[in-house]
Amino acid sequence: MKTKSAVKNKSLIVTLDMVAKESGVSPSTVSRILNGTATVSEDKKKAVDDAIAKLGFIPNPVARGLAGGRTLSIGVVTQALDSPFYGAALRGIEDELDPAGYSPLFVSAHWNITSETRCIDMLRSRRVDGLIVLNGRMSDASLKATAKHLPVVVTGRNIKSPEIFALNFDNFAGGFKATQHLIQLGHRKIAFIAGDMEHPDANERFKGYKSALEAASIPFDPDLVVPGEYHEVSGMLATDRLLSSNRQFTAIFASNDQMAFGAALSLHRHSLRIPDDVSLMGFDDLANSLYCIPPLSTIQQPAYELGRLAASAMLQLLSGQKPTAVMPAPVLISRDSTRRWRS
Amino acid sequence: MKTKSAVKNKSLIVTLDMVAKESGVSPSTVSRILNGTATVSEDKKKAVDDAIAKLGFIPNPVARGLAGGRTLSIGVVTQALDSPFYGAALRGIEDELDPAGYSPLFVSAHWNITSETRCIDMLRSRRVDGLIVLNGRMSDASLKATAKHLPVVVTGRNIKSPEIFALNFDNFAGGFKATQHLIQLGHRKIAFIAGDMEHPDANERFKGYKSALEAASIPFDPDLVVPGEYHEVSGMLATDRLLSSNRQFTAIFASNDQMAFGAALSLHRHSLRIPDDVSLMGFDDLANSLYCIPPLSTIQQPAYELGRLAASAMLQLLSGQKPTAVMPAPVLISRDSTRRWRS
DNA sequence: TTGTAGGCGTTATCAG
DNA sequence: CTGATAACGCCTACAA
Repeated sequence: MKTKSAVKNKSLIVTLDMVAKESGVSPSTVSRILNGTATVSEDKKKAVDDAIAKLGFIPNPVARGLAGGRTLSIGVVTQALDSPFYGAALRGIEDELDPAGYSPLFVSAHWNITSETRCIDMLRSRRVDGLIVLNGRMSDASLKATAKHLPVVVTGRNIKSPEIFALNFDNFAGGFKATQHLIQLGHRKIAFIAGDMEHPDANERFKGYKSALEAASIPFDPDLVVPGEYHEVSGMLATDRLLSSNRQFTAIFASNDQMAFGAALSLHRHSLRIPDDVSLMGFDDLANSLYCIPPLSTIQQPAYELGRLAASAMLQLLSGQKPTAVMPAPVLISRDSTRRWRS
Repeated sequence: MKTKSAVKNKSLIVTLDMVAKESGVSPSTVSRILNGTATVSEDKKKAVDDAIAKLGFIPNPVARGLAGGRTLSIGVVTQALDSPFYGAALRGIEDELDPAGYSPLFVSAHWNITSETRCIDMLRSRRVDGLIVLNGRMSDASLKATAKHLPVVVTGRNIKSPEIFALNFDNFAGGFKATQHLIQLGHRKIAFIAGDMEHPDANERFKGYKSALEAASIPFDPDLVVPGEYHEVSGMLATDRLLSSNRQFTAIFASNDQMAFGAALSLHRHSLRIPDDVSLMGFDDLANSLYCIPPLSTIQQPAYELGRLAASAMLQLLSGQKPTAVMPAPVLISRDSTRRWRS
């Protein structure tokens, strides 16, 4: 009875020591084979592999982590788990990491710098092998400091540092293209719903907007710019404000799709038709943008791809290579929410 | 120089031993205070607390995990990270776990039973303290087997087992209410876009639909039922099929919001107006459903709440209590996509 | 190429 | 109530 219970309890926890015994070698040899730390004779290797298969041994990542080795886990700091944009990015990360045997540890910082610091501390205490920070808010300096200890990949910031790999999307070009598209359709009065200008991406998109205006010799009108916060409600409110300001405009460029959705609702509530009365342009090309009515014209920023690239860069960093990943250029996606303006 | 470097390297890794030295007690005592494992004299406790604060000590979860204790992490098996529904649930889990000091370990199984098994193995190898399975596909039997080893909370399945806590949403009632709403508006020809009938939730919603029809003495017409897969495209395709089948209908009940979005696009493409020509009803009440045009009438299934409840149930399980969480009843959300049918 | 010994930071089991 | 002492499962010098 005692034996049976012992067997039962242990049956699911096969240790490296057991593999060593089974195959008649020392634990270190097993470890070496597992990690490829040193060359091992073919016959021993085979014996060990057989034992591993027979016993169904799975290395314990926890013990590995403690022993100073790797935990095979990558910390991922995101801002919100339930954001259509980040969600896709996280999936990309997961898909890329999985075949390599790494698992992501997701934490969300909610655009809060304090919480972001806490998250990173937590991840480090859990001994992650690397850190991916998606559009973090924390200072370059502290990021560089943590990069001294473990490989770091960041997105959405221009940071020049040998230890940090930065993956950047050309938000300026995206903002430019979006605005240019509207201009080419004959629009001259183009409202802009901004994001939080503190954040580089929002700022760049705004610059792109202004630059396209300038390139077309259209005077910039500050009254046509309203602040938003990258989510639906703020886009709706911003549009309400625009509408009640008596400013004339024939098109709205919302600097992300979520705000564009909000803007669409506001226009709908005011009995304004898209694109007949107002053209609407978004930014990001979320999965949903294809399914809103009318389907949204937007700038494609491939979130899933972003995740994959960030993760693969991390994998390269981990294996001592220099990552070469680079984000694809912004692509204009013209759907039904924008159309030619006949004055 | 050597000293300085040593200090620098170690400065970020304060161990329990260091705390013990600093406060003049044994490591065991520090551990006891940390975990509340035994009563400790007030003065020692204070000394230790001070030392912890002074040194900025953070327990190492990895070491804890190895030492046979808990890892303070909860495995969460989801089906897709980037799903509007699950995304919200994950956030709920995170929000609930965080204050308790636990961190979630998210993995997605992509509705695949093999991958789900792999995920669970992986989580167990990482020594999670508990497991939350959101709408898993794996058999009740294997779930019960893993529940022998660690606390398990599941959603979306009716499982009677003392070791597993199941959190269920009343999909039948939801399906019933949605259909009833349409009937009360005067609709008699109500099309139904189904989910994968293999899954209990989809099946229950379908039963609710049929039951409401029956309650109103409306004959069930199998030709008005088209299969879908709970995502936008499938909703669009299903509606296309419906439209080309020449079957008359005045309303569509899509058994989740994502399919409703797809249905809306299909209707739009066919120049059919919502709700003037066709009323459209969804299910779930995703964040986006408020922002589509027209805002979608739907059944509210609080995903965020679901996550919080699942996590709090897990916390209770972990502390030896019997969870009492129960999902709120389905609520009908009537917005602009449904309206009275005047024949 | 291989084995032995020690340690990673914490908790658990003993004595006292 | 408190302190040694031994694990936990693995990795990495070091030695052979």
